[in-house]
Amino acid sequence: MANRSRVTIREVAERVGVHPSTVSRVLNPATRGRITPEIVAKVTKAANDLGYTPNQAARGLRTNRTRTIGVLIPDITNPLFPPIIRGIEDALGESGYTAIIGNTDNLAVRETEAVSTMRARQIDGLVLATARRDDPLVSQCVADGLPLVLVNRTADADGVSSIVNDDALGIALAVSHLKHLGHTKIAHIAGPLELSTGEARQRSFLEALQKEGLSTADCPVAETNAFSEDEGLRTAAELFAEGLSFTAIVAANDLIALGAYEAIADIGLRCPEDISVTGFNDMPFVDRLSPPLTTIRIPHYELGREAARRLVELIETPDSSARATTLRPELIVRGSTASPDR
Amino acid sequence: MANRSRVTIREVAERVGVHPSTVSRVLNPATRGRITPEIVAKVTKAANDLGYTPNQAARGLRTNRTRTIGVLIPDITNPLFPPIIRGIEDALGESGYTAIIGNTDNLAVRETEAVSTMRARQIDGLVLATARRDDPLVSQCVADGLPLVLVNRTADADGVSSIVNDDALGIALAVSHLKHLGHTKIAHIAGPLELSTGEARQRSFLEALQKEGLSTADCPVAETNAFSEDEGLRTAAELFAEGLSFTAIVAANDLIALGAYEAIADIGLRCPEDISVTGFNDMPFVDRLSPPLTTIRIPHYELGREAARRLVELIETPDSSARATTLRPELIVRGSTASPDR
DNA sequence: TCGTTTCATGCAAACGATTGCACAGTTGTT
DNA sequence: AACAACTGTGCAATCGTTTGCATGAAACGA
Repeated sequence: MANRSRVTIREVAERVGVHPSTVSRVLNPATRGRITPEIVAKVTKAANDLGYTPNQAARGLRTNRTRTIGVLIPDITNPLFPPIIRGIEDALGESGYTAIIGNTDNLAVRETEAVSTMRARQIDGLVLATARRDDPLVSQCVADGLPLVLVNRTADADGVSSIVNDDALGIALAVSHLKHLGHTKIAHIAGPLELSTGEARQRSFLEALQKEGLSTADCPVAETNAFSEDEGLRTAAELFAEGLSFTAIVAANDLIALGAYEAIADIGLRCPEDISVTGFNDMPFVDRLSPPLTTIRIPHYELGREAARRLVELIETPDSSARATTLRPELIVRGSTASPDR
Repeated sequence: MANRSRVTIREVAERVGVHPSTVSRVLNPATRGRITPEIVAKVTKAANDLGYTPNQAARGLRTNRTRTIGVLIPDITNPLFPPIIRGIEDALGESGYTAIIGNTDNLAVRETEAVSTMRARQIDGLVLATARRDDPLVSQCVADGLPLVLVNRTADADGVSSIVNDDALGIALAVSHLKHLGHTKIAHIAGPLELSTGEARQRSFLEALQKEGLSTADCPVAETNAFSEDEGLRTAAELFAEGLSFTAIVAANDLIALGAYEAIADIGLRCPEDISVTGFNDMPFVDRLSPPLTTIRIPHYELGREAARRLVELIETPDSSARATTLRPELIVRGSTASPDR
């Protein structure tokens, strides 16, 4: 048992010869003005000398505010999320907050479980990267008045703040790029439609076709059950098996695009010579694939930062209203797209 | 302000008609045996009915144990770490602990900063994935009696528990594999020597050469300043510039190997036809590179799990002794290694 | 049957910080 | 000069749990 006992506010008070409450007021910027400057100086000095740091447990007990927020992530090993987490943690740190991360594996059970252990720890708010479009957890939190921000996903329920990428713009960029290369028969492999990103990207794909004057009849759409490589492979293979004659694939994300790569190789075709592929997210290392993936880069880190900033705002100014913010994505052209053979 | 007020132990007590302390004892498995089974049943039922969850802040205040542990990671966007984090969180969850993650960007300042905010939150222990071989932070924690486990790294100081991969075995596997392919002139691009992994892998490389009967004179060793792609590129380019005639590179990790890929392409050579390359870590997606990377797979997730288990053990049985555990890595042969041209 | 041990539960004091209220001392007003 | 208004600090209660100690009842041995 070494010297783990921390310095308390009482010790600082004794050192200076004032009452603990005075120390508390000095240390709280909001009440500091009420104390004589001379005492403020002495107390701050003593606090520094002794290395005082407030006991967050005691503070949290008294104030019901822990300056801790929960972050729910479907899968931290998916390279999409770490930059978001960094953004969240960096922004939170600046406001004196700390994050607790929870993995859910996209399982509703683990989600509710994680939220309940987080709430036992008296979190002040929640960032969800896991929300489904119609998610009971979201309504629950809203009902309980727990400040909440969705990141990378939106929910159908209103009154919920969210920070998302502009999926419509991203998909439009991809479709327009392919059109300019000369493609007219473009397939879309959509993500799960119960996720807002899956639905929005599919809808945007159809809108983009129209805007570009392409016939939807020539442009098949298939849906996956998950944003995964396996599902991308399975679904792309199905499209090929149906004998459809498209020359490009707009995948709903990079992992699905990777699956498409495999499916293309499996039937003896080449990318981009025979089939062009675009992804979405610009995950790390997709520039090192063969061929390097043409994709849509989204500002992950900024997404996270914004989400955290918004959450802190929601917590500290309780009547700030909910709103959805979208950030601009960017087309990154690499080697997986080319003009179709004729 | 919605119904965020949690149900307290007092309410449960009133519902049943017993004293709060009795409820506390029922809810604590260690003291439950002292209470009449009938009351235990009534209290547990009431607690469930009311949806009671203990207020961790209050508990932490009273017991000085928060069941929260800090985890320091150099960079969460490095794909090496997420699986470790998952392992840590999964194992902690099983014991009722929660993790707080901190990014340090390999900066000593951010490290001490992160540790001090964590200690303000009264963490019960610390998992460090950031330790340098001679790290003041480690000695500090040891001196303060803060339970500590290093993961993926060791420190020179003793009395510190660590869970690491068997670097010597991993490097030996790589060297032996290359030797069997017919390579006799093998270069090593080492990581920073102030990190235990950098030092151990370099030392193991030299040992492995000896074991395989290869001449160290034919096998140059270069050192990087960081485990990064850029440093790999720079250092490999330097080796080439010196006009040395090796046919294979053992990189100290996958990122360095990626840099080596670039350096090889830059001077107009091909991998594996002209130069074979091995990595270390088996990061996600290195199987999708061109060529797919031959590398050493280390059990990231298990590393994390073990670290967390060890830390909980350290916390809960205070006189358990420190020890270093190594887990076995595995050689994954892919396309970046081949027999040398003659 | 009485005294002693054992047992189940209640009592109350912590843990460390915050904060409404009280109180003295100062300043300002007339 | 007397009183009001203010100002700076102290007092003490409080947040929800845990836990050493006290207490009364039951069980036991003689």
